[in-house]
Amino acid sequence: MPAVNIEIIKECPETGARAGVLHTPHGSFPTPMFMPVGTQATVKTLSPEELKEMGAGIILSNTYHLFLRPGHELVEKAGGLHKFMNWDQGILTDSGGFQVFSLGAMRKIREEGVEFRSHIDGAKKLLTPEIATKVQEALGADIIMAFDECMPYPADLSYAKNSTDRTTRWAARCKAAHSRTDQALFGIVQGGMHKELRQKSAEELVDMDFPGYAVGGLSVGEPKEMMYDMLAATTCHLPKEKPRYLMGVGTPDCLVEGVALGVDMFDCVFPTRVARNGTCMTRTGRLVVRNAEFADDFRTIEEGCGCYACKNYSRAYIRHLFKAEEIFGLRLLSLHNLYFLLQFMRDMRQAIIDGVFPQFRKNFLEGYSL
RNA sequence: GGAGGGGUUCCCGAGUGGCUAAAGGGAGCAGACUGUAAAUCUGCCGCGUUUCGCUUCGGUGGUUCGAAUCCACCUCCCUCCA
Repeated sequence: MPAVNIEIIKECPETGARAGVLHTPHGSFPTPMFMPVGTQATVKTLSPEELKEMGAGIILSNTYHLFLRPGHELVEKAGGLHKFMNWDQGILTDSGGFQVFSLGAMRKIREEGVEFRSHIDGAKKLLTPEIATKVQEALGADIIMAFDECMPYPADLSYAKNSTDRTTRWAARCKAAHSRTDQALFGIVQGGMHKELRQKSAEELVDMDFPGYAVGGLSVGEPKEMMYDMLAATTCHLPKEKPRYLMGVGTPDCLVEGVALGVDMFDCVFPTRVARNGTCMTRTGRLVVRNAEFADDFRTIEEGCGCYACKNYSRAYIRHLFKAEEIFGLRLLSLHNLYFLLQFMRDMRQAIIDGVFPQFRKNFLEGYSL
């Protein structure tokens, strides 16, 4: 039995949605699950206790960032990431593949790996499949990710093919370099917006027999319909008995569709970033609570929400905090947005278990505006 | 009473003859944000029928083809001397 495995409890007969439990060395959590992002070994503004209380069973952290600062050796010396950041539940570390994409001109991709220019001090750094794997072993997350290239959109067929094939070769190198048995290494399907490449990537990774599979390279600027299309063209080639993780997706509409296409795990900076910028998420859409229309709106962010912010504060107060640049405002909205998404996932899971997911999905999408 | 300095678009504050509806900052308003270089970034910010027109720089009058910018008087504020 691999260190991380999923137990499927119920599948939706009409869609690909599934409800389950994912087991890790640091506890189990229900799926589908949304994983809050804590890039630098902290989910910005929130404490582990607060995350636990809202039901986050696993959070994300980042290889590239921790590699640069404070350095994986230091985290290892601290006793590993769990201990270092005082989080005793699941952790997944991203490999740095996304930084290959987001650092743009500050990096150079070669077969060996990727040469980065540190965004902190400009120092030249090398990340290869082997290094990314070793760094992640030192960090000690429960789930670690293969080092991939998250290619830009659009990418023509020839670029996409080269990139995808290289990502597949890198995945094999990550697997060969990975030795810890108490953590699971997930492969990442790429392929750009080309279905045949998605299929090829998925099949080749499945042949390598990873304990879980991620779908990468989506939500990078393409239209949503295209993203759903690519996701569908990917999940259908993944084994049912293993966890599936859609990387970087996090708006409610995308989450329902992702779940409908058989995804078990998601992560996204969206809820926390947008929170710090004054926007809150609700079942019916977004609310830019920093805007003037809420100046004397003494209602709670979202009626019926059980989060700390909604139980105690008004839109007008939170708007005031934002206008006054008080950090408590960032915290309240981060708390709300994450609670909201986590609750949303619980509701979806319950709907799958109750056999009413298709109706749930339809109702939600009808009442939600982008 | 005397000497000097100053009054600029919501605020602070540049600008001393045309390139000025007027720098810059703040405030305000709006938008963006999807494996976090993000408590960030972008746009708007006199009025309108908005690639053009109109009205603004304490007030009035004047010089000039042309004035926020030069001159006169008035007015208000600040500093210093009696």
